Amino acid sequence: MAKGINLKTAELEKISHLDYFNIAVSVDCVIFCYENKELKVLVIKSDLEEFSNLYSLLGDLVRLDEDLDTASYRILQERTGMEDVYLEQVHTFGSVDRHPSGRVITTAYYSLIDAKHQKLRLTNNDLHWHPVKNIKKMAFDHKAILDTCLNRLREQVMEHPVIFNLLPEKFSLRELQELYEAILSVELDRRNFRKKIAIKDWLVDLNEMEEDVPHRPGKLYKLKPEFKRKTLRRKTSNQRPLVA
Amino acid sequence: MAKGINLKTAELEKISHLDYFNIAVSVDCVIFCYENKELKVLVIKSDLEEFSNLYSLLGDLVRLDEDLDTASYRILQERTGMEDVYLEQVHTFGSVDRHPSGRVITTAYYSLIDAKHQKLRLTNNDLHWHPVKNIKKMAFDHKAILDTCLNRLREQVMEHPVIFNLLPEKFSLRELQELYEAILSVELDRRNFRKKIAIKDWLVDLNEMEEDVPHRPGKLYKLKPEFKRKTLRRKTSNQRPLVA
DNA sequence: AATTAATGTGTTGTAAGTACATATTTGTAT
DNA sequence: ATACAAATATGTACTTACAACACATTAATT
Repeated sequence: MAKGINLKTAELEKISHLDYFNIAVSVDCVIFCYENKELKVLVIKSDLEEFSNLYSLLGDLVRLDEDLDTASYRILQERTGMEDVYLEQVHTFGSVDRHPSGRVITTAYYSLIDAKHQKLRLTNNDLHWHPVKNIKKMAFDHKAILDTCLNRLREQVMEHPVIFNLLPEKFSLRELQELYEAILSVELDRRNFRKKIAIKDWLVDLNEMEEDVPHRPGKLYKLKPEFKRKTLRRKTSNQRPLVA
Repeated sequence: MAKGINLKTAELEKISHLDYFNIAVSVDCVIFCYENKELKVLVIKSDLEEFSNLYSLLGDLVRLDEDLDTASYRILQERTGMEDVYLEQVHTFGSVDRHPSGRVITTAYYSLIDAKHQKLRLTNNDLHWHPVKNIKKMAFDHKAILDTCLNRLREQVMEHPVIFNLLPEKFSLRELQELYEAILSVELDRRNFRKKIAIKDWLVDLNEMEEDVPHRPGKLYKLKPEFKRKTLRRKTSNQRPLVA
């Protein structure tokens, strides 16, 4: 930035449009949901010729009067009609040649939403939920963006109570475990899983039972209100002894 | 991005310079070193009037033909004269009003370098190493950027062998422990610390001793070559069972 | 030769992680 | 109504990591 090479404001303005204001800034959202025991991501058909028949993530250019975080919220609201979503910045992708139409850098966000509550704005362009594990190729560098966001989700999912954004208000422990298994692509031991969740102390027992299941119903739980978060607040000062 | 709203390339070009290519893109580097038992960061005096007497991080605008990662390497090389540095992207800061001269978004990187090897390009502008814990205020949003990068460093330091980039090739366990303590701002138990480091199996015993210390010399170690990394390679597929 | 200051290591209790088995409840089919 | 199938619910023993803590050893200094 200008402060780095210590340009005066006047100098900055002189060279601006010539050399620097030629990079477009976009955001791309990796919007996850959980449906039919699968982790899915919201994709849309790319209509650039270069990427015919490939899907891309949802994104848009950032407006001049709009914060980066605000832009990602806008995408999400425009596309899913949901307010109040979980959203977190992951990484910025800035290779020179990542976009065929010109120099565009993009900041990737991931988002977790409850499949039941969203109402997709189904335009044309084949906007739809796609199972994450079936996706091999995407337009642009979007497969790399997806992988990066999925990895971030996996890293956070055991340490932070973010996963509940993918579930309805009330859920059984079986549903929760199946969701973990879908995200992590592992099988978990039911007894140990329940112990681990119990230790976290994230849940409230609702004293209600599942209904309409073709077997013995399980208890229903919900996330304790104090753990509900729209974005993951990373601890600003980390004073707990990480070692010894 | 354009692919999000599915503009055709022609449309994209039509609106580009009018509305979107007015955001400048910069990188800022939080360059850490370890000197006199303190964690320090490389800063330079801001010469924007708004921030007279405040320090800022080292950054620059990203060039049109330069990858984002390349830009941060360039800053680092220009300023420290070092090749081969550890560098990792942390977060992108994109508030509308974060820069007084116009709309500038910046991607923050943190870097770890061995204080002994760098030769500062001491221009004017009071470029110097500043102890991290003494910094209360900086120009722009640079204090927030510094805090974010320090937090990232703290998160990574016990899990990944990155800290060795701050040390000379050969070091004693005492030096290593003091470095951890400086970064984490905690005191560590020597015996437990050594056990924990031993388990990681990151080090080679060089069968050499410290010299010129005013007390019983300790053994010297170095990082096993297979752990030397310029950037932290985040695991792409995480198959280890995170739960149970 | 005595003192000082740091190195180097071991033990014990506690908490968490892992592997594994049995009894219980409900819905369904006969 | 009874038997069966399928999922819930829970406990124990073993192993590994974490935390608190104390003593003998080595080299430099006086």
